[in-house]
Amino acid sequence: MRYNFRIVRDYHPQSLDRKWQARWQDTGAFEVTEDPSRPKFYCLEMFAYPSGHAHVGHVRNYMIGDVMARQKRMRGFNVLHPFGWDAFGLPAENAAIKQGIHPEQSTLANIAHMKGQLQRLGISYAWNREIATCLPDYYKWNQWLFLRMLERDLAYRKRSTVNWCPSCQTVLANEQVVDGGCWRCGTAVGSRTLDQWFLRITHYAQELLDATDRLTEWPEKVLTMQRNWIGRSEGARVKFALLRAGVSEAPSAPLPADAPAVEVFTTRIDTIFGATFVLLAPEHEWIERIADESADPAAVRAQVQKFRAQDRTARMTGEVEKEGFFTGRYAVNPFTGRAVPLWVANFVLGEYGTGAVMAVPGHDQRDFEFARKYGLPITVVVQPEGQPPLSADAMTEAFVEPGRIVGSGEFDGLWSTDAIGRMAEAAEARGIGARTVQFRLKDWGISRQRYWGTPIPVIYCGHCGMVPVPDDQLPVELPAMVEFTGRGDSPLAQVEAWVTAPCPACGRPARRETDTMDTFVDSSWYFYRYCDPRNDRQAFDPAKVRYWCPVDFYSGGVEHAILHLIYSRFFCRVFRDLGMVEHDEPFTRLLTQGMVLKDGSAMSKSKGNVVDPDDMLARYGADALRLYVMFVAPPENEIEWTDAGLEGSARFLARIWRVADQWCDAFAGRAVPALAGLAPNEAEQELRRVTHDTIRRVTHDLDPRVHLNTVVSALMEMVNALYAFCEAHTNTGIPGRRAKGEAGPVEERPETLAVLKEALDALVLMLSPFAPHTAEELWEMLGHEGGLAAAAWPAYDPVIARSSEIVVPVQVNGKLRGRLTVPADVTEEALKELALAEAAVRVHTAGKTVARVIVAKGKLVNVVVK
RNA sequence: GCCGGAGUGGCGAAACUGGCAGACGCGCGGGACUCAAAAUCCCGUUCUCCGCAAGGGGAGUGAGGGUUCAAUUCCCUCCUCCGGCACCA
Repeated sequence: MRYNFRIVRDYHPQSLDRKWQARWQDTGAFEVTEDPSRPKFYCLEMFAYPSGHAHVGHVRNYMIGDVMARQKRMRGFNVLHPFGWDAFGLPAENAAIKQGIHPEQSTLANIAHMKGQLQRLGISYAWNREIATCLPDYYKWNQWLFLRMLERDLAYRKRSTVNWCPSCQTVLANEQVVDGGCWRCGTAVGSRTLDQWFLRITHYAQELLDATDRLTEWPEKVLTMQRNWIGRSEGARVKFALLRAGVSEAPSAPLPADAPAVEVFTTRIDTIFGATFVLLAPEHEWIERIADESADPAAVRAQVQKFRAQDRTARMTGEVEKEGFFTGRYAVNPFTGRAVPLWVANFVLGEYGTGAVMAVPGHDQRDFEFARKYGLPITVVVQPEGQPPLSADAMTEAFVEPGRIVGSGEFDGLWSTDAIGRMAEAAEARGIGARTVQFRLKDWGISRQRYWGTPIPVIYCGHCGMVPVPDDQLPVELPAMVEFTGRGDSPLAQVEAWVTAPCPACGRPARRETDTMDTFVDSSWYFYRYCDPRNDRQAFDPAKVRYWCPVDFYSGGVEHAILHLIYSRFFCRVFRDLGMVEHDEPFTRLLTQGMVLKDGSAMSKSKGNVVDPDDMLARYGADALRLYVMFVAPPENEIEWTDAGLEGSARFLARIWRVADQWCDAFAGRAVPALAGLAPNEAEQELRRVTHDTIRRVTHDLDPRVHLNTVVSALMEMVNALYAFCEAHTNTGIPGRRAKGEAGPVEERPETLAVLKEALDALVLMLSPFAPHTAEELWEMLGHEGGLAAAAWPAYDPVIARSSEIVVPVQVNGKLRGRLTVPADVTEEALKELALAEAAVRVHTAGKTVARVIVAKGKLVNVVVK
C-alpha cells in the first residue's frame, strides 16, 4: 500500500471553532426530547448570574459538565444538558440606581454577551431550553408555588427582627450573613424589625438531615456543612414557674403545671438540680410584662434596650462581654422546689430554643463566669469519677464532662448520660417538661425590599385582610417604569398605580404586597423547569420531570453547599408533597468544582485579576483552553491559572493533529485493511495493546470516577506511544520529521496502517469530549461521515488490552531487587522459582534462610529471608 | 471548642482493592534538525552517597508510633493548612 506525502496541513483552531460551532447550531446537535427507549442522563451545571462577563473561573464548571455530557452522549445516553440564567438580583438593580439603566435592559444585554462566550467555548447546551428567571413566564411559577405553600401553611408572615444590609438596603437570610457581613458586599449586617414572609423549611428539618446519609454521591464536605447548618440537638423543655412580683420564696406546695412559667431548653437536664438562676434573652417575649410589673419599669427597659442595641453579630459570636441584670423576679426550679432569681443576659439568644435558659454554673462555663461575676450561688451536682470531689468554692472552671450525679435526691448515683433520660421522664410525668429536639435551622425569610425580583402574589385588603392573588391572575408582573432611588423601602411601594389593586375577594381597592422574593427561590427549582421550559399551563409537566429527573450529575461551586443546595432539597420535597415529583432528592451526584485563582486569589473585577476566556480563545482556540483546565488538576481542586500550562495543552493538540494528519491521506477514500485476517507483528500488536488499554483506562476514569485530569494524561501517553511507534516501526517516520528530499511514495505494511487507523480513530473519539472542535475535524479527516454525533464511544477488548508479557517486580524483605519479564499467564509456582533464581535476588538471599515467598499474582513477588 | 477535608519532587499532580512512589504535564538541562533562530523531534530530570563509566548502595509521601511479608493507602498520637459550625444552653 502506498501513499504520497503532502505538506502538513496547518492547525488553525480558531477557524475550526467557528466551523463546528456553526454546524452544531445548524443541526441542533444537542437538542433532545424524552425517549423512553434510551437511558437518560441529566447533566447540569449551576446556572449563571448574568454579571456581564464570564471569566475562566466560571467556565471551568461548564467545561467539566460538558465533558460528562458529551461522553455520555457517545455512550448511548439521551443527555439533557441545559443552561439558563439566574437573572434576578441586586447588582442589576444597584447598577440601575447608579447609572440609570433599567435592570431588565442590562440583564438581557449581559445574558446575550455571556451566552456568546459560552457558545464560543463549544459547550454542548440544549439552547432551546434556555431560561431566564427574570422573565414572567418563569417567575409566574415562583408565584404559583408560593400560593401552594401558603395554602399548606408552608409560607407565612411574621413580624420579626431580621438581618439588614445597610449597603444593599435589604434583608438577608441567616445563610446570607457570612462572618457578620453581607454575603454579597461584605458590609457589616445590622438588624431591623419588619413584617416578613417565611417559608417553613423547618417542617422538613429532620428529613433533610436524615436524608444526608443517603446522598452517597455527594462530597462529605458538603454533607457535613449541611448537617452543621441544620444543627439538631436533643434535649428537653422544662417550665420554671414564675413567682409574682415581690415574692422571693417558693410556696411549700408545688405550683400547678399550668401556672405562668418561663420555659427553658436544655441538653443537660441531668444538671437541673444545680440550676441556681434563670436567664432570659433581651428579646424574650415576657420582658415587657416583667418590666411593667417591676418597681422601676424605666430602669428595666433601659437595660434591655442597651443589650438589644449591642452589635448583633458581636453578640452572636461571643465578642461582647457577658453582662446581665437581675429583673427582681424569681422562678421555681421544679426539681429542687427552690426559688431562683430571674436575670436577663446579653449572651442568651432570643431566636434559639425558648429564648430562656436555666443556668447551671457548676457545669456550664458561661454560667460559671456569670455566677462568679455577679456573686450568684454555685452548686455541684455532677462529680467526676476517679478524681477528688469538686467543691463549689474551690472551682476555677465549670465541670462540663459527664459524671456521677450528686445532690439530686432520688437521682443520686446515676451516671449523667443515664440521668438525662430519667429526669426527662420525671419532668414529663409531672407535666412540667418534655423531651424535644431543637434545630439550629430556622425558617427561610424570603421578603426582600427590592424591585428586581419576583413580586410576592398577595394583596392586603382593608376588609378581607391578606388575600392571595388567584392563580388565574398570575403572573403578578413587575411594573415597567420605576424610579430607582436606592431608598430603603421597597421600590415597588413607590409605584402607586401598581400597588393599588382590587381585592380579589371583595373587589374593593386594596394594596399589593410590595416585597419581592429572595432570588434563591428562583434557583431552588429551575432544574425542573428545564425539563419543560415553555409550558404555560404548569410549572412543568410531571411526566417530563419523571423521565429526566433527578439530576444525575450536578456541578458547581462549593459556596452553594448550604444556601442553594439545601433550599433545592426543600423545594424538591414540597413538589413531592404536591404530587408533582416522585423522587426525594433532586441531585444524585454532586461535584463541587474548585475555584480558578490568579495570583493566589479568586478572580474578580475589583481585583483586576480576571482571565477572560475570549482572550484565550483568540490565542489558542477553545479546545486548548478546555483541555488545559481539565488536565491541570482534578475538578474539585483549586487551580492557579498559568499561561504556560495552557501552551502545553495547545502543543499537545498540535501533536495529535500532526500524527493524524500524517496518516489521514493513507486512510481517506480507500478501504483500510481490516484487522481481521491480518497478522500484526510484535510492535503492531503492542500498539493495539496500548490503544485498547487506553480506552479501558479512559472509559473508567471518565465515568464513574470523573478523574478528568488522568484521562488527559492517558491520552498523552497514548500519543507518546504513537510517536514512538511511527519512529521505530514505520517507514514514514515521525510526524513532521520528513526531510524535503525524502518526499515521495513510501510503502507501509497493511497491518501497520490498520493498527494506526484503529489507534487514531479511538484517540480522536476519546479526545472529543475535551476538544470537540479539533476532534470533529480530525474525525472528518480520518474519513468518517456524519460527524461525531453519529459516532459511538470506542469499545475495548480486554484480551488485547492485556499484555502477553508482564514485568513483575521482585522484592527481598520488601526491598526492590529485580524485575522478571514473564508470560502474563505465568503460574505462581513458576514465578516463585524464577524469583529465587534471579541473580539480583540471590545476592540478597545468600547465606540466609528463605522463610516465605509471597506471590501477589501478576503484581509482585516478595522473598522473606532471615 | 466541635465536625469535615487535605499535607507526595522546583511547580500542577499520579498511584483505582494494602503490592515497583513520583505516571502525565510545566519548568529546567542536554542533543538532533537549521547558516541561524523559532517551531519540531529525541534523551535526562525525587534527594543523597560510591564509581571515570556501565552500574550499585541508602533515604524518602507533614512528625512519631503500630498492624503487615509489604503502608501515600489501614489503626493510634501529634503538627500544619483549608472549609463549615460556634456564647446554640
